[in-house]
Amino acid sequence: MDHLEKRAKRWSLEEVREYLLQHDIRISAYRLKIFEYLINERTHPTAEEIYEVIKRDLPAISPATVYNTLRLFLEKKIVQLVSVEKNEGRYDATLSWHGHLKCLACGKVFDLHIETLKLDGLEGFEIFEKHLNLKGLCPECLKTKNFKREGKHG
Amino acid sequence: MDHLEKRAKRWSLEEVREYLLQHDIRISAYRLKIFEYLINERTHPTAEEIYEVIKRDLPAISPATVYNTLRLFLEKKIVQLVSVEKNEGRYDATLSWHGHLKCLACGKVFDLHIETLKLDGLEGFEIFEKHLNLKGLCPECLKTKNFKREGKHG
DNA sequence: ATACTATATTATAATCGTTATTAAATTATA
DNA sequence: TATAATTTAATAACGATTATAATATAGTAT
Ligand SMILES: [Mn+2]
Ligand SMILES: [Mn+2]
Ligand SMILES: [Zn+2]
Ligand SMILES: [Zn+2]
Repeated sequence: MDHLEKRAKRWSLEEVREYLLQHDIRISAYRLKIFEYLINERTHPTAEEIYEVIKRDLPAISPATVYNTLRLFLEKKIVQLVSVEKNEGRYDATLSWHGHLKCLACGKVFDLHIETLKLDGLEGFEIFEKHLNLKGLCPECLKTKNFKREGKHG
Repeated sequence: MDHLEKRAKRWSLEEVREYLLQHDIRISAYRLKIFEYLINERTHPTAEEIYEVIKRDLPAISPATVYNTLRLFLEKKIVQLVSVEKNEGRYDATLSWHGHLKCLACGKVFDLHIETLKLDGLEGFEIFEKHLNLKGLCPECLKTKNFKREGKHG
């Protein structure tokens, strides 16, 4: 929940470098940039969005590098894949247990603090990953685009 | 949770026909078969799996029909899309609120009864969909394929 | 039943996000 | 250096799904 604060402390490039090395990831300019973006912005970007952002500073980057890097980060378990929509992968450097809500109007993905979750019938199972994904409308969009409130879930 | 019982009552073709008509869906042999399969088997099949199963009885069916039909069922809200893995869509005619666990060894998708879920910070949001997806190993696979138990989550 | 209309189905091409391939560039090591 | 290992970029390939367009089927009116 520390990481879910709106104002988490920014990581310096040096801290990112240390973190990557600690996780057995060799350093490159792209890797530093990509992880620094994920950890400091925390907007759950898609690979495409990351590509566009990094390209501003390092125009020679290719989409393949973004995909390669994200796959590496997933393997090394320093990012998690968030897929609220089946067709779009989003990446999150926040690893603590939390849920996600995607606003169907603006596309933003919000972090959710999960107070309690109790499940039945998991005796004998081994759990590796848990994902809680909601779809809805954010307060901003509900106001400005005045959608009607009519969903069922609380 | 009625629907999560291992032995839910089977729907007759006549009941399926009624249900489709009630939901503004015109009847066809394929639609009856596909929904009957989803509601009576409840194995969360992929489109591909549905195609293979229906083909046994109706060999002329095309994959496009399965996709068309599933898309229609989603629009009419008589099935829900389950996507534990980002790249594979699975379909579920059980609409009551429950979670899913995919066994990474055998691929089976299990229903989970959710006892309680409390979320923070949803004031002002409008929620349309909630999905809880776990990945892990089922008791069967833990036994027969003797994986080591080492996951962190409870 | 016939004609007419609307819908369902099929085959196929197209799309989209991602992965695989491979050669060139970069970095690490001897 | 030389040499080996890794990273990157361009491109092709892939798998799931959607779009297109032609044909088949079903519904309705005469
Ligand atoms: Mn997050
Ligand atoms: Mn289910
Ligand atoms: Zn919004
Ligand atoms: Zn299993």
